[in-house]
Amino acid sequence: MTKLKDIAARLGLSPATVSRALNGFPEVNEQTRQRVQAVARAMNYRPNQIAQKLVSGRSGMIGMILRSPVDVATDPSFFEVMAGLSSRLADYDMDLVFHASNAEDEVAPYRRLVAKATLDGFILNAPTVEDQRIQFLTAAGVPFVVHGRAGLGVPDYPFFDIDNAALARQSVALLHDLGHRRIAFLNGPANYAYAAQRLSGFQSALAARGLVTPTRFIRHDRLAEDYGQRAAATMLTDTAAPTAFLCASTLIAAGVLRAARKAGLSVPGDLSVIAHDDAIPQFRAVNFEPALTVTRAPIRDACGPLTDKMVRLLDGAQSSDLQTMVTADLIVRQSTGPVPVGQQGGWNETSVVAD
Amino acid sequence: MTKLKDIAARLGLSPATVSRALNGFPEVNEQTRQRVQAVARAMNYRPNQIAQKLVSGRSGMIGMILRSPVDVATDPSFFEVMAGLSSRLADYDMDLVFHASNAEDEVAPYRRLVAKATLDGFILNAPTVEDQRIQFLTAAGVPFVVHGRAGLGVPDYPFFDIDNAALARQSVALLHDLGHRRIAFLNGPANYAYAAQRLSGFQSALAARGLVTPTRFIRHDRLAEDYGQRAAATMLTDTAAPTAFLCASTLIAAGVLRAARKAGLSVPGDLSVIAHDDAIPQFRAVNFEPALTVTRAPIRDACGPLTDKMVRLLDGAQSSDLQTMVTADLIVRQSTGPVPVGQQGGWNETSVVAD
DNA sequence: TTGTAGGCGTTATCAT
DNA sequence: ATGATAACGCCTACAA
Repeated sequence: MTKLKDIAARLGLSPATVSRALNGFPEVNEQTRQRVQAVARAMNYRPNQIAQKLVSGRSGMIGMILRSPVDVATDPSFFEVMAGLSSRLADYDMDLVFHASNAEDEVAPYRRLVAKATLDGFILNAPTVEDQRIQFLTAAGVPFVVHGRAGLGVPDYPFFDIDNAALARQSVALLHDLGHRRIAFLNGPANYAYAAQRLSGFQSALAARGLVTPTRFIRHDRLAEDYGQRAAATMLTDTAAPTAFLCASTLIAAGVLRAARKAGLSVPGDLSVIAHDDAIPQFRAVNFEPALTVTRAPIRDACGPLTDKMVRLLDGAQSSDLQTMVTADLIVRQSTGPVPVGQQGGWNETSVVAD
Repeated sequence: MTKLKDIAARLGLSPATVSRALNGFPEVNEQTRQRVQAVARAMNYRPNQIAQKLVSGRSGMIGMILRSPVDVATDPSFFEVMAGLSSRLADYDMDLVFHASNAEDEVAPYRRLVAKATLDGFILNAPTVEDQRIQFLTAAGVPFVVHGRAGLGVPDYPFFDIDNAALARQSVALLHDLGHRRIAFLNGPANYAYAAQRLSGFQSALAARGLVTPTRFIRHDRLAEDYGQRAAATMLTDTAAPTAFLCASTLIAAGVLRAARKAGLSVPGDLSVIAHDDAIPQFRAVNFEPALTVTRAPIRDACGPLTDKMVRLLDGAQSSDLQTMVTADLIVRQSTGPVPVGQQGGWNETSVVAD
């Protein structure tokens, strides 16, 4: 490994000057800089990151912790995000350190790693409504950026999130405009913040239109095809069955479509289906039969912003300047249509009580 | 952050003594050691890993690179292994650094990271028959351990692998003993070493029994349910259809079972199915209908050995002492049974030629 | 048994 | 514009 000293010796300079030349300090003679750069390239010089880290106090390592088996089953996007983050971080010569924990206590691994003090910060995924990790890291004063956000409002830490409430409202608006009055909601697990946010948006959009959805038509579960199929199959046997399904993911929608098929219902003729689409390559909503109407917000779009926020946070930026919320696109395809004739009636408060 | 110097000052000792006391050097006074440890704990001392790394020349970081999108689609076990490795490495206070690459050139990310010289070594997954990464790292003299192995023989680098050839032989033996003479093989992608190894074992086991399987009944493709279903559906329409399927994964077997169901065939009455099972929690072969006969080798069992090998390799152990091959367990369940009467005939050379 | 001093490779401060 | 020197925190000869 060639080091600064080697280059310096070769050129009859001091290591300090070589360092300055390589790091673009303005005071070095332009000609000197050229020579230094040439030799550095020739000798295939790479700065020793460990040494840089020792002096800078930074490790250049960002941690991401998988809550297994929770995340594996619940968050198929986790690795897509990890992959994107690692690429982006590489642009800053930073590394993504991966840890997995199957501990009961989801904070435990953070506690351990914070104690080691070897990471510059953390990126958190899939926050829950009252996320313990966020509380711990905040208290510990450790930099972190959240993909998503806990609670319903704007928190006081850096985050990148989609507007989950708005997304549910958009979906309800579309279905309502098509005449649907009985809209079921197959949401994600209730403990996740995004699910709470979507539920909030769903409820408020219904309320704004004088609609109501009985609790038996609002479910919370993992984003899986099974869940969609079973829940829909059950609901479709109801005497006042939903005419439309809002699904938390395309996987769930796939299950609903299957249930509809088995029940002999055509989509969108008898039933409308809309889902939120994270645009994960494996499940392409366009290729569904029929092509799925979705609110779309590619999860990989979060990687760049999350990385930038982390870098700026480490550079001392204010949390309040590192908060982004984007809105999902509404993409109308073939799985949504006008409410079937004779099904224009809504659920009423009574049916809620009767529930 | 409290450092050695702080502890030393507090005790009126030198940093050197404190370091020795903490690192278990035999020469320090036991009483001194006690005091040092007590104070260290009291002050919540953690050694600065960066500093340790600078002096030791080791970074304590092991790299693992995802070939996306290849691995995501092709190797569902990748993340299970990553999770296991990170836990094991943590026992050695080492970290797993994750990178993703969608580059054409699978060696490119290794080239980049090797140049940065910030990782101690790499763990490679899913080697291909002539793996470029292995060739590069070998030439570069960078430590690495392979989960699997390239080629058919015993290579000259550290690895942990299951005996893929034996596994295929075991399966053929079981089926043959049950009277099956027409065994189809739904293998993994041909470029992967494990697929080549299993094919080799499959062929040799057939040959040893005077059997032959026409090439149209040997397929190579990704470990997906679709593949299993389509391939089986096609093969089952053949005038001399297979009476048994050997599948490279339980996912493929799931597809075969579905195809059998659609074709009105009962398993194991009309058709036997055996698969190799990596024992990934998501797909539990026991829960199949019928419960699946498998060769079983939990992929997570590789994590401990891979980590140990890496650590020992970095400590200077010989490659030849770091090679492990384990055999899979044969677990006979409900998906295999005697060949149906009237189907005891095998394929012959003629049908191969006719193929 | 403990202390001193030098070094790991880089950056930053202060001279020159 | 460049050089010497110290510092980052730890480890390890070597000295005492």
